[in-house]
Amino acid sequence: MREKLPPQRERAAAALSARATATRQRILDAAFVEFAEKGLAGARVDEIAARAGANKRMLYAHFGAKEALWLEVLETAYAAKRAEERAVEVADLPPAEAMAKLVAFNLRYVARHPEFLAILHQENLHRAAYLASSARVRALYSPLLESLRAVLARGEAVAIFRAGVDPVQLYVSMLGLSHFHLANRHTLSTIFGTAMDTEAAIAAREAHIIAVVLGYLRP
Amino acid sequence: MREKLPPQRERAAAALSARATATRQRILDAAFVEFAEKGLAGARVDEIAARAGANKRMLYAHFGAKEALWLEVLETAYAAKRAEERAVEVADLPPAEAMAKLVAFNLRYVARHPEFLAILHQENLHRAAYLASSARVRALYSPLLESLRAVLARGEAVAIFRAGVDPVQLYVSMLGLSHFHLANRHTLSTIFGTAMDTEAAIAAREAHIIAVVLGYLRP
Amino acid sequence: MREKLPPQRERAAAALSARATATRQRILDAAFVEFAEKGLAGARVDEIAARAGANKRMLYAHFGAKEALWLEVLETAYAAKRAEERAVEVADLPPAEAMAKLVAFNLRYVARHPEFLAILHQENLHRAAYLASSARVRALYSPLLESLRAVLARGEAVAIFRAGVDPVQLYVSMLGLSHFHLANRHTLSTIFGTAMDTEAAIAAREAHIIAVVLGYLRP
Amino acid sequence: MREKLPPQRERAAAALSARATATRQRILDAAFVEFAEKGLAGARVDEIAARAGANKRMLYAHFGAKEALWLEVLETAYAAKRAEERAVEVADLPPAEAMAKLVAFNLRYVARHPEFLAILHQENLHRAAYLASSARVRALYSPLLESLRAVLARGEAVAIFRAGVDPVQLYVSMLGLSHFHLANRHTLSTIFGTAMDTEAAIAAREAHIIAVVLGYLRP
DNA sequence: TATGAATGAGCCTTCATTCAT
DNA sequence: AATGAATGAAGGCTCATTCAT
Repeated sequence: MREKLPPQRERAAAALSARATATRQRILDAAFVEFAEKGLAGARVDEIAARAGANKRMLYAHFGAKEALWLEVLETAYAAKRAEERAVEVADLPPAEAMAKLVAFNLRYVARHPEFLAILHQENLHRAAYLASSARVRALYSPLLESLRAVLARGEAVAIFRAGVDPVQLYVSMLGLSHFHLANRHTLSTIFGTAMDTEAAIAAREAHIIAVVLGYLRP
Repeated sequence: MREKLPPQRERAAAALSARATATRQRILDAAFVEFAEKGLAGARVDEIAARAGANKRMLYAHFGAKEALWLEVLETAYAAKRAEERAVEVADLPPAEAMAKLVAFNLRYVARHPEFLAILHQENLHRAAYLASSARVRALYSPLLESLRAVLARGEAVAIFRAGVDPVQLYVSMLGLSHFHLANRHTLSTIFGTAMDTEAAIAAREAHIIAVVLGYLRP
Repeated sequence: MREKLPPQRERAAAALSARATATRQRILDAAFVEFAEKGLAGARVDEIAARAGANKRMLYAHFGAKEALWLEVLETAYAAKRAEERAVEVADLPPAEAMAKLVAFNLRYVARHPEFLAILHQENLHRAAYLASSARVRALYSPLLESLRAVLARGEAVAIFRAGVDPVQLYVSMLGLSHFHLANRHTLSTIFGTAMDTEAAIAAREAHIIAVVLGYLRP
Repeated sequence: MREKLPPQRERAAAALSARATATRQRILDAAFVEFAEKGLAGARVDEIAARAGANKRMLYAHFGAKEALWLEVLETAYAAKRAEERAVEVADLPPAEAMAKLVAFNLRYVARHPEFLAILHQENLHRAAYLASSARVRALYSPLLESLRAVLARGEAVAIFRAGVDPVQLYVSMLGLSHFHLANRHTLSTIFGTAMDTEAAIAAREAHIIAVVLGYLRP
């Protein structure tokens, strides 16, 4: 259908499509928020459409089904994090500083995007069924893991870090040290009576987990 | 659970219903499994009753509402963990061994009870609203935190551990190092292509996180 | 669940079930009418429930889906006709009278149950997909066809009927002579300006089609 | 269709839109197929537009509403059949041959156009409401009925046919003998296990119904 | 205490139709 | 004339909850 359009109409079509793209994006954003707040089962399609300032019908025109929308949100969330990870420059820093930067980056990222954590946990509730069906996400390597691998090797080489550290274990630890604090911020603050997501709490946490990682890596 | 009931109610409740208590317990167990698998919104009351081999009406007779049942499950899950924590004996061990035992205990506990993690994350999705309404859980201090505090003090005193460690931060780190690995086992294994909950994977994780904690604590 | 009930409770359950059975039947009847009036696609589940004086939820509890209900209606419609066919006694009549009785029976049946025709045509719109899935209906031989076969043989034997008549062709003709008149009664009366379902019209049609069949069968 | 339009409108319409007329026709054809397959309620406007390779908006521009399109399809279907009927020449044939030709024509027509049957039955489901609103169709006399009337008179006059046959009854019988076999081809073949629309089956049916009609008409 | 049947609100999805370009 | 995007009103189906026995 599209092939026979003359160039000027092509541009027109693209212009029209710009509005559609905007609508699609608004729905995606709204879904992200709603899903993060209520989970897949708890989220309401009406609510997503309303938040998006769009019609429910449009949601289906663009995504076909609630579950497909979930998958799209999941993929987008992963892709967004990977994109920011890719922008973290550590190649020019000395190993310890580099490592600290990676650790801090991850903590700050999840502090800025706690919805990412909610999406992640929900997907684990589904036993990663949607993730498994997404070739796109599975194909995304983690820039953070790659950076960590490189920094670790550099530090080991100059004997600033201990030898024999498994980069994947360290990667998982780095995530765990950041994520748990924020993912469980509500239960933790209910029990300890102090907020976990104030700048002060985040800064304290940052100092601590950097100390843990660097302390551990000492030879 | 029943401790605060005045004696006569205790007796009355007991007298009324040996069978009723059993039914109640079966419903609670079934709810625990269903909630852990599907979350509060995704869980189905019919399914819980069916799993419990009970009638749906009984569920309402005993708990009044789905949400009340969730609260009960949440309280039970917390109480169960706290009870096992209380049974961990470390007072007689040298600080390093004691610390390793605490770390290992927590990892093994969540490995044995991954549903606990699911419940916890769901409750954070609810911004801990149910937990906040439970005086019972809020009142439960964490034996694990208390043990950790004591061990830390002992280690610091004999200069085996570094000084100035915040016990709460370390407690949160200890949980994070264990929980993340297991809570995200499905997405992690999808991405890395290896199972996270085999005995081999758990053992490797155990060795790593003990090394991290003890490595960090070195003076 | 049912096995361990003591006899008296069994009876109680059966009694309870009597109410359920009644509800189920009311839904089935209502569906029959609604489907016959509007077809499968045009029928409304809400309307069926309302006509049945029942709740929509009950419809799903008993039948599971609109399409399953359609199948049930279809099966019931066929079974009802076959049952009445079975009650037509012609063995004791002389061949010509017997044949006339069969022809008349069929016309009168569809005149009394025009919904049967509507259901039949709808099912042909579906290319008999539901019928094909019903072992129950496919297994039902047609008593009418069997009777016709026997009568035809008797008439041929005594040379009252012509030889070499294919019973299935005659059966189809007998149905066609009755069904068309009634199935298309609305378009026919619109075009001819006279009602097709008055007693007078039916009687005239009856006389005509008996004349056609017997006229044809003359040796 | 356009014959009654005054000349200037004729020219205007033609001038305005050679392409528009083609689009209109494609939509009409697509609607015919879709309606025949799914009925009025089951047909989808999107599907019709897609089949026509046209835009949904065009459908509304040309026909205004789904129901109006149905009416148009219905009128077209009737008109098409009447047109073919008009082309059947029997005036020069001897009565018996003429009658056979009329019977065969009708069978062959519906065999070639089974969609006509589907449309007809659907319209009866609507109690001929649309047909009733179409002065155009109601005004169309049936050439087939007229031919039959003439042939019958000729045959009676020369005593080749029995006397006193009601032409309308015979007309309805002729239709019924053809239509039922084909309209119910799916349920019939499901039950009898043999296809009804192969050339062999049609030929056998043709022979049978000619025999029935001519057999009946014998004096 | 326990059960099967019933309810009404609400959920995901789809449809015929219209607007803006 | 033609298109893609948008709309609102259902439509089929499911859920937590309650009634009657």
